[in-house]
Amino acid sequence: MGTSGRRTVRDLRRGNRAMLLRALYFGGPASRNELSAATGLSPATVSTMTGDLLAEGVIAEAGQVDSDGGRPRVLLKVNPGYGYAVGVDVGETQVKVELFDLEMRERARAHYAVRSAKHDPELVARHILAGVDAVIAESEVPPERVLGVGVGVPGIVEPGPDALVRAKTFGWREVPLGALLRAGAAPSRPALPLYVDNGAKTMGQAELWFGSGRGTRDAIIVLMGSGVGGTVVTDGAIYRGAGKAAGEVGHLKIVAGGRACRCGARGCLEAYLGAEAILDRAGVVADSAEEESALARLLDADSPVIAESVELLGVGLSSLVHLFNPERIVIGGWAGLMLGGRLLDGIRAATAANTQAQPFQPESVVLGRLGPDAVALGAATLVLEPFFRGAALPAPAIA
Amino acid sequence: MGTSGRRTVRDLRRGNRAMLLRALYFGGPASRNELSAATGLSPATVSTMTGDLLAEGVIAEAGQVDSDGGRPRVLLKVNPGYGYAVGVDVGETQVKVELFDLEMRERARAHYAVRSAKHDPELVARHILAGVDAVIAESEVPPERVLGVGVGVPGIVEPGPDALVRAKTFGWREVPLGALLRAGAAPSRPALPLYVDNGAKTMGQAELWFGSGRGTRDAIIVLMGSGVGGTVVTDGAIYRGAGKAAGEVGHLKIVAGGRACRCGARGCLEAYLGAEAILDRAGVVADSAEEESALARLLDADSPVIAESVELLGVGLSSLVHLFNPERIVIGGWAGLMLGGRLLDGIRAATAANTQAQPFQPESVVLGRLGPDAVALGAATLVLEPFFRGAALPAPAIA
DNA sequence: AGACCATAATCTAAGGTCCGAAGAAAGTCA
DNA sequence: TGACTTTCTTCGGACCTTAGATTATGGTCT
Repeated sequence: MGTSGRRTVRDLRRGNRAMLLRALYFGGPASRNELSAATGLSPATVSTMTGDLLAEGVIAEAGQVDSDGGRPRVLLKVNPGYGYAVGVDVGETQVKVELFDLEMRERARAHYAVRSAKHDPELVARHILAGVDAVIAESEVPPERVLGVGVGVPGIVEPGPDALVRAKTFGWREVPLGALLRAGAAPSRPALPLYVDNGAKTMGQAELWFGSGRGTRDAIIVLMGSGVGGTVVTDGAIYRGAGKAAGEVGHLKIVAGGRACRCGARGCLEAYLGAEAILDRAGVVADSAEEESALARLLDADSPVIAESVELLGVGLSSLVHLFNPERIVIGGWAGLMLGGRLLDGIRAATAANTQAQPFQPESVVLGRLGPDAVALGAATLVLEPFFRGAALPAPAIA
Repeated sequence: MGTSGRRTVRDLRRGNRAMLLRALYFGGPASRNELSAATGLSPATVSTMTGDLLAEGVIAEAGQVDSDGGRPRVLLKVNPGYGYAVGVDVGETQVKVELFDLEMRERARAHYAVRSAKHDPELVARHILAGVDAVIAESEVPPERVLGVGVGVPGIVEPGPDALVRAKTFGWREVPLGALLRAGAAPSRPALPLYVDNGAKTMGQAELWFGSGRGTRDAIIVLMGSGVGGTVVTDGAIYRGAGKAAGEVGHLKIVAGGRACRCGARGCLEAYLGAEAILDRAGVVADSAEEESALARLLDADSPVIAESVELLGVGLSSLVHLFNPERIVIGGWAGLMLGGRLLDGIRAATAANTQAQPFQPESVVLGRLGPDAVALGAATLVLEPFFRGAALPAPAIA
């Protein structure tokens, strides 16, 4: 029995204000009247609140709509220039730093190649810091308008100001990325709030906000690339669990005592279904640069390994359905899109075969709409989330 | 992005009042001052609020505690006689109806034997209705003080006023238990709010409130009896998902393409780990009345099937850890307690072997504290939940 | 015993929030 | 031009929580 209690009457205001902001952000431009209907707040409250928000520059007018025989509605929208967010994708071959406005239009980018298998944490931190400076400079955005920096990395991220990262693929055992960034930051720029999370989670959040997950409150986003990751959404937000390590879809077990996974355990989804694992099971040798074409060939060849993969994915999804009963399951990541693009019906059928009819609708399994580049976009949304939740932005300021 | 927004200033009051009530209920007797500290509300607010609650009879004084050199504190507690809840356990062999006060002390009970394999829905409904009348009469509780009736049944329960129940063990395909109860209710008694849920969920809620799950906000309760059920707790409340069918731990898959489960799929946890499945795997034939002693013999004999079961349970728990990252895992149900009572360390080790060290603490796996009889108790807590959440009790009144 | 102190609970005034109702604004239509 | 329609704003009222002062209720010291 929990549900932390709001306290004072000002929290009420904050919450309602955030609700209004969300309605405006996700519900497109809207008039005050429409906002009143959408939020359940009285027109009077909406009026005063939008007055404040306009004065602060958070929202702006967005034209008029004349209705037959009445005062025309003034449309409002979130002011895209009110704030900016930087998203960082720390990938296998590149560190991508991108700056977005509130409407998530990209305003600048800076990419840095990283020599494979040489992911020196300090080098990565330097790339990030340089990239942040570069995109702010290139976009000519006033630095004080930058609301924060979100970083998507592989592996598990331990919450806290140090943002300890464990990423086996990089050989990172306990890299304090937060501390590294703080240490390397130029003291000239104002400190920026920093958010670090698993790249699959940031990508999942991107699909949730702007992709195929849009509008759902309970969803699961499964991301298959070289490995398998995922995001579990409950009640409209990423579910993180007690120690912020929940949602590790890739390590759901599907075969007790099965294939060894790089995590050390056996029978994980990732030991069967990442591109790497699929190719390995098919006996194909391919280094990471060739994975994509090799997987495509396997698909063209109608390999029995592919059919088996579809079956196994169905088993995994069935577990997820029984545990989470989501409204929607989104399959993304480059390998997921490749597989799902051709075999979505098979995946749906395999899931249904392992699931009781009651909670499962085959059509609830859909493909992602955003490409693999959405990691940085999603990382940037981490910055925006507290903004739209009504927090007064007290992140562990760093960078 | 969700988080439904409270609206007016009165919701604030309701929420704070519920928070105070929870602090008092779960935090034992406490003085106004202590409540102020526990809830974060000012002493003034606590004072006026407790004044109201005392006047309404919801809470009562519970003695004094004199502190050194000051005015003694007056202790307050929830008034156990303010309201009563009826809990019903629709089991394989019996329909148990029990009446509890707010402190969950049993005040009366009425049990009805059901001839095995003959679970006529209408008969069950008649037993429930008769039982409700009987316990109210026997306990001599004023009928208007009864806050509602909670029913725990096997299978999946579809929410809504009809409370459609699908229970394969009973051969129930779409039994509208809610409608049956409404139809059969004597018009003399005032209509009681009705809550129907899966028996494993009600038992899980009992463990959460009064057993080994107490105090946690993210927990998983796995219940092994003849079959396997469970409850997932997130944020202090049972997680139910989009269609209220989440948390079906028994149908988590652990072996792709494995043993057939009675649900129709293959490789479910329940196909390996319920008492029925364990005995079947060991080649033991036992009808449901003999299951308990047969399983005990298997344990005594140190059967390899038991060792294998521990291993498989570890695989299942590992999936749950990676997906939910719970603070605690409670193992309950009669078979679970029997297995875990002797082999808890083995279960912990098996889970750890399949789980990355990071999110998992072996000690977080514990045994349930409540016996198998807790289904009715848990069902009764369903009635109390809205009370402690601050709802104005608008349940689908029935029964 | 009586004065003084310490802690608990209550009272009062003030600052906020939302809502309903009435009024102002900005058009259309005849 | 005037009536009508629809959108938005303003104002007074009902509530809520808080801070600070006040009252209640005991112990302790001389």
